[in-house]
Amino acid sequence: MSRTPRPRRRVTLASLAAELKISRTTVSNAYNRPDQLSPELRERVLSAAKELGYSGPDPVARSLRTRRADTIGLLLDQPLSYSFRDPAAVDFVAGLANECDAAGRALLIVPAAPDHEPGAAADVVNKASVDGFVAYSVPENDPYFGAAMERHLPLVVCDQPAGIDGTVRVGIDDHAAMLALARIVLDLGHRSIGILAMRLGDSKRDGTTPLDAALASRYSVQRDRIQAIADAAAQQPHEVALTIIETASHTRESGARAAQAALDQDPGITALLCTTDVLALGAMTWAAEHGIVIPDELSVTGFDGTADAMRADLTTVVQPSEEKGQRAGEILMALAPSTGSREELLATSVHHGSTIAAPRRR
Amino acid sequence: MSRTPRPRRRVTLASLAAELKISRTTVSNAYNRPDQLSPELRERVLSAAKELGYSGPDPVARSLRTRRADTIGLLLDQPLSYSFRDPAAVDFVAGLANECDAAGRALLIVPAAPDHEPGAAADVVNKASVDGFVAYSVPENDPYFGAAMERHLPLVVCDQPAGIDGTVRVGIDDHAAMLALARIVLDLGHRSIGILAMRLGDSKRDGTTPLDAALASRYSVQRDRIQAIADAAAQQPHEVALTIIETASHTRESGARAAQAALDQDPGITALLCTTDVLALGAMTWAAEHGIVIPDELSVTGFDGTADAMRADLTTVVQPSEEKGQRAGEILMALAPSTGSREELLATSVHHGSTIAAPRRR
DNA sequence: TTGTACGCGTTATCAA
DNA sequence: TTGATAACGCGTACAA
Repeated sequence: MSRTPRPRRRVTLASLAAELKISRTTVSNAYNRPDQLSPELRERVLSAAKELGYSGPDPVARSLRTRRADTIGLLLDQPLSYSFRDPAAVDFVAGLANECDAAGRALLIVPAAPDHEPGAAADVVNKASVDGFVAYSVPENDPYFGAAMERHLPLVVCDQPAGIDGTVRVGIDDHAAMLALARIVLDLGHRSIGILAMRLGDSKRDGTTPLDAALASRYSVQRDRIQAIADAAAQQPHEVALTIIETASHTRESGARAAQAALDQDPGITALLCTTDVLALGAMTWAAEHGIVIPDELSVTGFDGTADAMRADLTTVVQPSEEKGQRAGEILMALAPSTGSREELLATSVHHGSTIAAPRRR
Repeated sequence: MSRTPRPRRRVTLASLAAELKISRTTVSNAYNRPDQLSPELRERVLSAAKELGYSGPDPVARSLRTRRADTIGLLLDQPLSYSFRDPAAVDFVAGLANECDAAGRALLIVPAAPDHEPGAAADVVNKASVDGFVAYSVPENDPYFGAAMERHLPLVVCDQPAGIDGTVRVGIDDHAAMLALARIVLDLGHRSIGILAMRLGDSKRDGTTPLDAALASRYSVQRDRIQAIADAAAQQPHEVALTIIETASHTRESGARAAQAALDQDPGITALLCTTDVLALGAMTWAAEHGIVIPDELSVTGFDGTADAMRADLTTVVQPSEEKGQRAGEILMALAPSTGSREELLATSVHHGSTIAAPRRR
């Protein structure tokens, strides 16, 4: 396999046309409107192009002229190496990418510097050559998101933030979904509950968080899920003690540590309701390592319905992550620049796994 | 949260300059060279920009002028939803994306249509506004890869294809790694081996593949690994029977089916050497469902060292997938357009898990 | 079927 | 410290 020889000088539409002694229009047409010139001429153009190492109209120049990049930008809350720890995020990106594939659009992942300086976020967002943005689960007041808003391009939000003027949101009813699950658990008779949640605050920290602080989080998804648990608890005929543990990072390991922290805080806890499957699986690992039998001695639930969770037969909320990505893409590509606000909620279900049971009698 | 009012007409550097009765250069400098104008004037420019909804120089026009997109393109063999079934691929992309983040570059995922028409591959590659490409594990003669070569941009290959003129390749020594693992297994005394491999042929098919066909595959990574097993087998003092099962898709489910197929083909098989962890985990699931005890009744090995595999304590080759992505990014960004060919092989190791043992006596 | 002329929005260069 | 001018490479009316 050998490469076409690298051109000495840059070959352009114009230089190619000059070489062939035809006009630039004709060369352009050879690529963009095959029906506008004779097949023979077109063939001559294409073969000369190959000869000279010209691989077609420059995409940047074309984009400038046509005002479209055929590319959509993806905004993430964190660097990809963190986001991808979460299978639900991976599924979302896969769904979105597939939709892009189908429409012949490329997907641009906007870099998210771990520690964003003030202007850096806007900078990197403004540098993205895209026709629109999808923001995946970013917190309220996120600087990247703010910068994307300022670009006045079509914008679709997945999950968070909700209620933003002039954007379309794709998501689920987090509150209703978690409410249903929490009721199932509480109705079994649990009175001391541990809640394991993802990051809630502005700074990264691990440990106990008061309920009111959790309900003031910028992460509305986490907030809604915790609110749902609180609501379900309030509806019980008896008091229910809630211990919330926040985890800065979102891994099984931090789930395990959070489980430990929860039971340190309140040894009477008989059920751990986790806001994600990853944390729940970590809690299960922790329990196994400490000889705690699930569900006999401890109930555990998750949220997401990832493949790993289903394999572990975790009792959890199943949400269509890949479909969310797909819908976000579909909507974005059908969107006029200034559409009114809209919300599209997809269906969820509860997977009745084998990780919950009535609390053991004392 | 409310959006800045959408501008009636498109605001540009020029229109903003006109509005302020200053030159375009000055506006440009306000963004790109803050030291080239007085702080007061700069402030005046920036606030007028905000007022009018101008979010800074158009990225496409800037790219045209500066001849750089600050974006690198990622070429995959398959649509993302397939690629992402493989945790090793996810890790690779995460590593690459992180490197891009650090360098302030965006990552463009080039769409790979499931069924590529003749010209579609070239089309989509030519439309990508990027400064260079990373190709991840694409087969020899892949049309997308060919099109990327024709663009004469910096190009880094991960894993496959090897030996391409004028490109840098990042990978591992697949043959050596698998040879080491295969010897360990064979030295335990196994004489009937099943090999579970990913796609080998041009068309998607499941089932038995003769050794010589496997060794003619366009997928050099699979080829090398299988060759290593064959070599290890040839070095044994006794005959070793090899049964190769090819799987079109790369999932645990197909791994399970392949395991079944292997033992249907040769019920005497006592060890399954899989070319990936995903297939090995599928084989383990299959064994569990059929009451076959691992490793007592069946030995199983994988390749990759994914998190799932490590959790299952699978005996496997561990390779640094995320680091491969990182190195690919580093090399690409330090690359001159026409560098000579080069190869960089990263280290691997064998994880001695609990899934192999000597074959059971008959 | 082909060619001409203009504009897309920016940055580099040089002059003031 | 600011401004004028010329590219960057292409798409597309419109005229021929």
